[in-house]
Amino acid sequence: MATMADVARHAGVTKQTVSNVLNGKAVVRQETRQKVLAAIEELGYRPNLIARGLSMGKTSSLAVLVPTIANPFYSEVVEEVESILEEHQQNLILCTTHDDRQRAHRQLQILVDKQIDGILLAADRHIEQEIPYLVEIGMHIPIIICCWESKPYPDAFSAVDIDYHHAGQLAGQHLLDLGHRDRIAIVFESPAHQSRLEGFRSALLSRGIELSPALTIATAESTYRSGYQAAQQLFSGNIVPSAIFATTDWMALGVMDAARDAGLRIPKDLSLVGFDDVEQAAYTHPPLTTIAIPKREMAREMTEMLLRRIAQGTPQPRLVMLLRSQVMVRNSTAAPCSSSKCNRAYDV
Amino acid sequence: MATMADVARHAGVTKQTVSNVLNGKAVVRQETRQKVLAAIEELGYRPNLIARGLSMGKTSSLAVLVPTIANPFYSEVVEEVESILEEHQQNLILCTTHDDRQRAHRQLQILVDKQIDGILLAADRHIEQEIPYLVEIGMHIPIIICCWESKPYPDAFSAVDIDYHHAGQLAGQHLLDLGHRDRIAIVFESPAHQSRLEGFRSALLSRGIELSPALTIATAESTYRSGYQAAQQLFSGNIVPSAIFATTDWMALGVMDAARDAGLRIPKDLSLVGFDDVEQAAYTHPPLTTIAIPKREMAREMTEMLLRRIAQGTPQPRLVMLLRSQVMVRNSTAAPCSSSKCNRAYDV
DNA sequence: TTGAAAGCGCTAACAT
DNA sequence: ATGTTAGCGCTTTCAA
Repeated sequence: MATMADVARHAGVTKQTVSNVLNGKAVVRQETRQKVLAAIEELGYRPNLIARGLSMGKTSSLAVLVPTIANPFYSEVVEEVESILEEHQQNLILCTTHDDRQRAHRQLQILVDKQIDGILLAADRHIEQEIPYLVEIGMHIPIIICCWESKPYPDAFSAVDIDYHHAGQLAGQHLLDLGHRDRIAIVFESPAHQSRLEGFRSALLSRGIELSPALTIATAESTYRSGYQAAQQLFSGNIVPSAIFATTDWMALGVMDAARDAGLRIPKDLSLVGFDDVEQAAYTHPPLTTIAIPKREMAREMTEMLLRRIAQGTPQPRLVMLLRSQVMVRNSTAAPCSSSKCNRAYDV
Repeated sequence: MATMADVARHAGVTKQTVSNVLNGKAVVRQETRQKVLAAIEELGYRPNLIARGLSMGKTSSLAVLVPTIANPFYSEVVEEVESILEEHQQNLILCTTHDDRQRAHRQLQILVDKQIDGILLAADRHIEQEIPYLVEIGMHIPIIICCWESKPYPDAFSAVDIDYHHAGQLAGQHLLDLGHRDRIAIVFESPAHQSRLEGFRSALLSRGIELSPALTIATAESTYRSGYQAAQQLFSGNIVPSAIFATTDWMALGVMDAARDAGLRIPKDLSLVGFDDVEQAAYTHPPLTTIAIPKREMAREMTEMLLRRIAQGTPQPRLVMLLRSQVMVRNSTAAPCSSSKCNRAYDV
């Protein structure tokens, strides 16, 4: 591999001159420039970015930490981030934390040691415990957080995030608009989806409706199975819900199948709202009404914010950007029917 | 940020001694080691990995190039790779090519300039055009390829790959075992899934059965929609298939819905085999029989092979490892029924 | 406009 | 067992 010194020798100039034509900072005479360019071409010279990085204190590498990319939500976010960085000739170092606090810590440490230019961090279940360390890191290198739904929003970092509370409200509002009232249920992962729950609850409250505790089912995970089981629990209770808000699409799919297995027709007997708008939500039977969250927009905004901060160099004031979701109305929601019309014993 | 020199001064030794206690190569007296360790602790010293990399010619960063991670297949592969690298304290630089030749070229170039230690490359639609460049890179830094299904398997690289031909055979064999014969159809993306097609075809041929051209549908993409449309085409033809092999699960899902919309019951009227074993394949109605490909195993093997090569340093002989898939038998396949028993006009 | 020297923070090779 | 010297390949002063 030819080095800059090789090129310089070959062109009969010094390293500095080569550096100048490469970076275009200083002015170089046409003639010299040509000589240098020719030498570069001839030797197939390519700059060593590590050396440049050491010298400049910049690596052109950013990192993103996410719980996992097996979940399509995060993989889309990461994909978007990578694409934007590609345009800016920056590289993306991917770290998956798997909700493992120590793993995240190790990763952060290495990233810092590697002189990474900036960090994008999606919250995971245990990341709060790393806040002190993150703050420390943040003093030297820019960090932007996202997907932070847990209770006290950290005030130390800039963020681009989903307005989860608002998203939950949307789900509630949609159901109310359809005419659902006192038999509205929610299936949510606790404590992860606290804000969605609260938003949902507040929407109902604004119309004077209180979520019945019997219709409020907390689950430990957000899986098809937990959705299925939660729905079974709901269907075997005293009050059969007229509508269910599941705080992830996967849980909604579980609810949907549980409903079918219980002989309930969607949306006739039961309205169902999901959350995420995963790809397959459009292909369920019936297609799932769900809350579409602007993940790609979030990814873009956070990446650009980070890039801006890195470019400016000086520590920037904290900035928080909250993004609003929207309801994807499909066919899993409808007006509740009066009990006479909807008794499934008579209506097949 | 404290440097090694700071630590040395603080401990009253030289940089070299600090380096020695850090890397454990040379022997250091207990007493000195303690002093150094104390200084490190006190100053909160962390080694600058960029400097180390420049000096050693190693960066502890590997790259993976995949077409996209929006597709769960690749995101799982990447996730697995990242986890293994994490254990080895190496970082993963993620590059998505989006089947864009120039983008892939740019990315490779930067990776080389960044002195990356090794490259994992999943084939995309246009990557063949980059083979010459890849070969050039391969002379300096180890490359392992995977997911290479297109016709001439490149003989320049080591590889860990799916045996696509065998996988296709499995699908054919399964259908034959159930008793399907002359009304077997295939829906495949062309030219991407050439090997799956050939394997499928060869399995049938081994029993003297030829795939009817009318039942061989090529699609341009592997989407739900293209699966749906291909199935419609099939159902409107002269010969109604007794079984369909769709070369991706997503296409199979499209086929499944098309079948339902055409009034065909699965598996009674139509057997359906998918390919990939994506998560939701287990949750369709009926659950989808599909070919499960060992993606995580592939990811592990290729990553470890790459790590081994990097560790050994010397150029290694070419190695190709082909992995076998297996049939996930679920409920979308069954024996074909005789026309009398299965005429759906009589059997509801 | 170009050259010379110093330095980024580390490791490697040799000397002590 | 520890210190000294010399790089790794680039950028950043500062001279010429």
